[in-house]
Amino acid sequence: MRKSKAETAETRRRIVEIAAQAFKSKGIYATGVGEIMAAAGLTHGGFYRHFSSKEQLIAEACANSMDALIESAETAAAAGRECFLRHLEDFLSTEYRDDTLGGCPLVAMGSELVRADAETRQIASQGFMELIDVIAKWNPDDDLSAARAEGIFTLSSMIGAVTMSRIVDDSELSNQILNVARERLAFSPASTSNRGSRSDVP
Amino acid sequence: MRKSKAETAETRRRIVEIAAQAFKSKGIYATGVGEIMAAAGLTHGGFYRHFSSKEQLIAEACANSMDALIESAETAAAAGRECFLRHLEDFLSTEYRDDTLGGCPLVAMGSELVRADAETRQIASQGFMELIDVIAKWNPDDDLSAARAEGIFTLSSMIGAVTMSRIVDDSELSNQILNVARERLAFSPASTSNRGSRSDVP
DNA sequence: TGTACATCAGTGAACGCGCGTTCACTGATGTAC
DNA sequence: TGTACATCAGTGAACGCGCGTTCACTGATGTAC
Repeated sequence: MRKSKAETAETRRRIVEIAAQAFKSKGIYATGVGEIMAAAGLTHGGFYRHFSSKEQLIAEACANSMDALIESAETAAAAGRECFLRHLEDFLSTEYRDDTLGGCPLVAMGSELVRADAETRQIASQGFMELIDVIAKWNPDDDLSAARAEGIFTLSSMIGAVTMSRIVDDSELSNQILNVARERLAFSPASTSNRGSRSDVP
Repeated sequence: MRKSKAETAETRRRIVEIAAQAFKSKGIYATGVGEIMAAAGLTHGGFYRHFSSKEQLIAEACANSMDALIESAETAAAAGRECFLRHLEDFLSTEYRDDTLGGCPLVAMGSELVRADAETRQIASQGFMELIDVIAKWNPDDDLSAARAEGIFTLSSMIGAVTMSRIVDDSELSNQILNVARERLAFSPASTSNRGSRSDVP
């Protein structure tokens, strides 16, 4: 039943992608290796032909999600400033909040990543930095380190807002958490800084 | 071996407190009922004299942590404005980041709370709102709903910042995440709003 | 290009293990008279 | 206040279960000649 090299690579890729979705929607701990393999149309025994351990899959799944996130940010960035700002705003939409399969692993598995192994945390950290660089590129500030600091605040605030909007069981409060973050982080085309007051009137 | 009512109540209280610490430091899923009972100096069998399920303990442990958090915030608030602002700043300190046993359950178990049962989420939500009210009380803004919106942003940003500072494996970046949040959220005694620019000079 | 053999992707049974939960039992506490 | 009995906190063995991981096996793919 040996498969061709191309098929093997494709299978491996599919396992990682399915795992990335499952870890984000159900949690890392709560998702079993057998469950992932079944979702990929395979039996659990074959898992170790592709990965040395569940830990390795966690690391690769995290990398997969981070890469997708970074790529979509870069695509939006390439389409121009306004498009990029709208992309950032989408991160704080109800659709994004409710899409538990997709999206940012830092949100979906945040507190589990804190306790993940060194490799996974390294991948998460690097992805975080890369996202910050993409955001910082669009900051009008000439000072790169200041722009990066701004990006750090923007991204970590967004992560906190989406996480809290998912925890909270009152849908009105949940929406408000997102709305308030969107206002405060000031994605209006005129400015990327968070200098704005409550209304958009200067 | 029956214990007196007072001893029973004290044992129950101790189990909840130990569970609160363990869930925050190791994660909910990764902490077993037997482990908690052993840490309380008991055997696992007696657990169900106090709780109907692990789920119930999770809910109570979450409530315990939230109550402690709210109480300490209220105590600081009662000691005056400057004391309260310093208390908020402490939330973004390296000591707080490294204290995984104590602190805020919304940070320590954020992504696990998203998938917790209805009762636990309700407790987390209510605690979040109560914290916001404590923060909003010190906002100079006369408009209560605006002050509350400010509090929502402040708290969810802090939660995101501390979570990310714990995930990141580069200690310099970790510190910067906290420092940037502290600057942006402007805890200087002169102002609680996030109107401040990068430096403290107006 | 054709043949012979090594490789290895995938299967499914099996492994030890720790989980949450149950239960018969013990004996001190609480209560009814 | 003293006695007799019911209650129940805590023990430790046992339950079924699903987990991550291993392994002998199958048979198509890859490779060496």
